[in-house]
Amino acid sequence: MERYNFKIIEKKWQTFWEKNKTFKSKLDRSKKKFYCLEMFPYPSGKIHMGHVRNYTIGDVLARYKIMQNFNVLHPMGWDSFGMPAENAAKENNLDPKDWTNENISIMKSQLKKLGLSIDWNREISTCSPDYYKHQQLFFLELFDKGLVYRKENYVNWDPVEETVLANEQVIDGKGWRSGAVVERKKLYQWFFNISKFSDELLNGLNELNEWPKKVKTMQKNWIGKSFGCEIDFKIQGNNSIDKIKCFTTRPDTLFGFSFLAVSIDHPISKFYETNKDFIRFKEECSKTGTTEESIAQAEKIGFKTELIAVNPLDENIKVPVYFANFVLMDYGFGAVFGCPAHDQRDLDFANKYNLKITPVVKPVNFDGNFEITNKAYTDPGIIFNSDFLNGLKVPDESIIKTIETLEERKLGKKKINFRLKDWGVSRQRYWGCPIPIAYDENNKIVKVPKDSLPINLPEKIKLNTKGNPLDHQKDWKEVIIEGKKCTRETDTLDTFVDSSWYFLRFCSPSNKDYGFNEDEINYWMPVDQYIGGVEHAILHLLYSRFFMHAINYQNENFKYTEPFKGLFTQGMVCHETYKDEKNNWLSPDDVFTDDGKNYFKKKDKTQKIKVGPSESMSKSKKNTIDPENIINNYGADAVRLFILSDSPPEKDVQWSEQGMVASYKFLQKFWMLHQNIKGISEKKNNNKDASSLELNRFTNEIIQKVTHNLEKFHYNVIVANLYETYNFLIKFVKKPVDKNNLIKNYIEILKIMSPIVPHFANECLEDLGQKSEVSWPKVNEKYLIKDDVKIVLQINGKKRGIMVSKKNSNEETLINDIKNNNLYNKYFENKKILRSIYVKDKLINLILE
RNA sequence: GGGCGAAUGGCGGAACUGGUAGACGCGCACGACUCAAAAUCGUGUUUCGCAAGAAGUGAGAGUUCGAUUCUCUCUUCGCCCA
Repeated sequence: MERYNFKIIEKKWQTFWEKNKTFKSKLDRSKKKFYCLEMFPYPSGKIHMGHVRNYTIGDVLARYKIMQNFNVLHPMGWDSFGMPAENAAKENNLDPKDWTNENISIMKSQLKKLGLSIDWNREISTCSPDYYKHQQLFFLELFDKGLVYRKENYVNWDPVEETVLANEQVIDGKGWRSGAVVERKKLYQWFFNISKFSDELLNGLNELNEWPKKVKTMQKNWIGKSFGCEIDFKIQGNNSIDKIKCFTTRPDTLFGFSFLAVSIDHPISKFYETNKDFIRFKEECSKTGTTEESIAQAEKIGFKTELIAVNPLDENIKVPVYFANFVLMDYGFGAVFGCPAHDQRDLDFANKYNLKITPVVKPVNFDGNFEITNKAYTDPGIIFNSDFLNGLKVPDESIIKTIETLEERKLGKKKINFRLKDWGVSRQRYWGCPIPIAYDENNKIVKVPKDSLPINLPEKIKLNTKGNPLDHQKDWKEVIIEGKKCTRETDTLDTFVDSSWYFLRFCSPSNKDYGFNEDEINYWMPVDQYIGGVEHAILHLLYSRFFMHAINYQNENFKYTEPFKGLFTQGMVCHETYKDEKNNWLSPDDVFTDDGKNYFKKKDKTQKIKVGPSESMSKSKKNTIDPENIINNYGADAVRLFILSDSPPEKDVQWSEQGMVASYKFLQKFWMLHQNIKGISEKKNNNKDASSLELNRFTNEIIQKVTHNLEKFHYNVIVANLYETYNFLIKFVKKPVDKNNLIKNYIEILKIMSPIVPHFANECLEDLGQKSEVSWPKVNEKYLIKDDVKIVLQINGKKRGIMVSKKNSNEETLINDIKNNNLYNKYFENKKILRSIYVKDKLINLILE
């Protein structure tokens, strides 16, 4: 018997699918559509196991939906702008475009080897002018709708590289490449007005029933809607400043007010521009990064002004005004009032500068002197020390009452605040989508005319310049628009912009004059199932949701605002980590073990290896496994089978060579079984009918199980179901069987295998004379009905046995049977049955005295 | 510090709305084949116990005839936010 030759067979089917355009999708209103989308990859070089997992999960679903006769859209593209290309190009003196396109062609061929049901006719690449041209048009449209604006904002500035760093490129306050201390620098940048839709983005989460709760919570927290009020504080000490506006969620602690803190960028800072101490203080502040986290972790420092702020509820309370590093200009009004007793950050600050600490909230049943020293009290309680607020319950009563009073006295008003900030989209980089804006000689904004789009990126330019390479491209930068000399914007767009509408482009990838075609969008959208890593839970998904609102805004032609109806976030692929004696990371390929306990260097078996914990595969830790090698050694089907088998898709999975081998062997064994079934000879025997019934039941049960598990994304259980099926069949074929019935059932079984191991299943099906286009089997309920059922016998809640009984047995007969059964009558000696609980056809529980 | 989630054999994991805990795979043990090994096939594998039996889903309580599943408290771990 010949072994299963995956190399020939997988190639055969991949060619077949390609030739027959099996996965080509087109708009067909007679069919129900299903849009299955996996997050498109960044073309970094080669595919990694994470991709294999992501795209296998999506492929199983897409193939299942195809078999259910849905019109399936399952496209693939490339998120191909971004820094790695620019960095790689710099290092190797290449063109980012060449580097990117080469990676794309490698990765595309690798993905094809996985046997994915991708409609490659719809392939898109965000770095192609065919794609970004439309993005530039969107930018201009958003500009016209007032959803894009330009403002000065702080960035992480690397003074050595003369470049802007992304937050993740700042490590311990230093540039990742240069090691220079990162500074805060103000630059003019472009922003998308995402905060305009804060409420819509928050409320929209409620209708996303097919999203993981976790992701929705993360987005909700990110949007961060908070109720509070704005308060005007009277200021004394400088005639030009009469008041400062603050936002607070805790107005009820106003009587514990002991300082007022403003951001160093607050408008009043202009009065201190020449103050040397203030300048020094500002420099000190600029050393901390711009992320919320770095600000939160930095030491709280302040600069005391001569200003005095007056408590609006009690004019006798007057406190100093500080500039402080922990107050952000873009949250609230860039000013907060400090109540140290009930806010840890304020308390740390107050302790540092010896400010008064007045507690105004105490625990409900607290008697005696309530004091605060090092730990702020932030729990619910009762107000005290607070005049007319005394005795109110914190937080509900007290906050409402304070706001009411402030509103009555016209000192403040109720306000809702969002944490969500506008989306800064400017990147001072070459390898991104050019922004379709220029500036005239007076530095006024000039829109690039729509008919001159796309603005192509200049090619073959020098990248090893300081700062943004585009800044040095005189012939590209200088442009004449409507007869006026202008200079182009040299910033390019954040790559998150590219990915926030690509799912629309897939619906009409070759539409020439616009990013998409409305008819096609309205047919295909929303994405029915989106699959990708949880690391995109906030930004990418929120930006995409924003983008739908933005194109919808002032446009009646769209039916959907939420782009992704269903979301599935898969876990990562992990592997043990290895380090040699010198603490260098080692690749699993360089490590050897013969007992699974002691590990040695392959090249030098005297060198012991330290085995570290299993972590998500990463190049830096060298604990990666190259999918291409694995596919070459074991075949795509075996890889697909393994990557799904060991853990639920939403959890992390351990890469295991042994597990991989097991999947490979499974297919080999199944192939033998297939030959066996095909060549089986009919044996005459009276038991034939009984065995057919048994097989019919098994087949229908397994169809039911697999269908259920597919719907629930329990793909690891499906693999177990396939093993169960093998274990059943291998025993079954040894019995006398009705061959026709066996083949009939076996074909159904192959069909349910085909989403997971498509090459293998299609080959077997074809071998039995089946056409390749098969539909998903339906459960035949009549085979699931059993005459005899197993009933669990419990006595006093403990399992004592299992009885076979007729279906729908009556409780009394059952109890009699049990009492008369030799196995169980020992339990009833001298005992009465007090109560019995009978779950029909499942279980009987007898309670004895 | 806050929010969310998880905890089941040696390991990964299964168990539909509370109803036979440990499916399936890995590993391990024994056996067959073999001069031998690998591969393959077969049998077994939660723990204690020769057995009958008992205990058992992170710990402790509660609801229930019955809890891996529901409620409360705690411990540990993970993720997100700060």
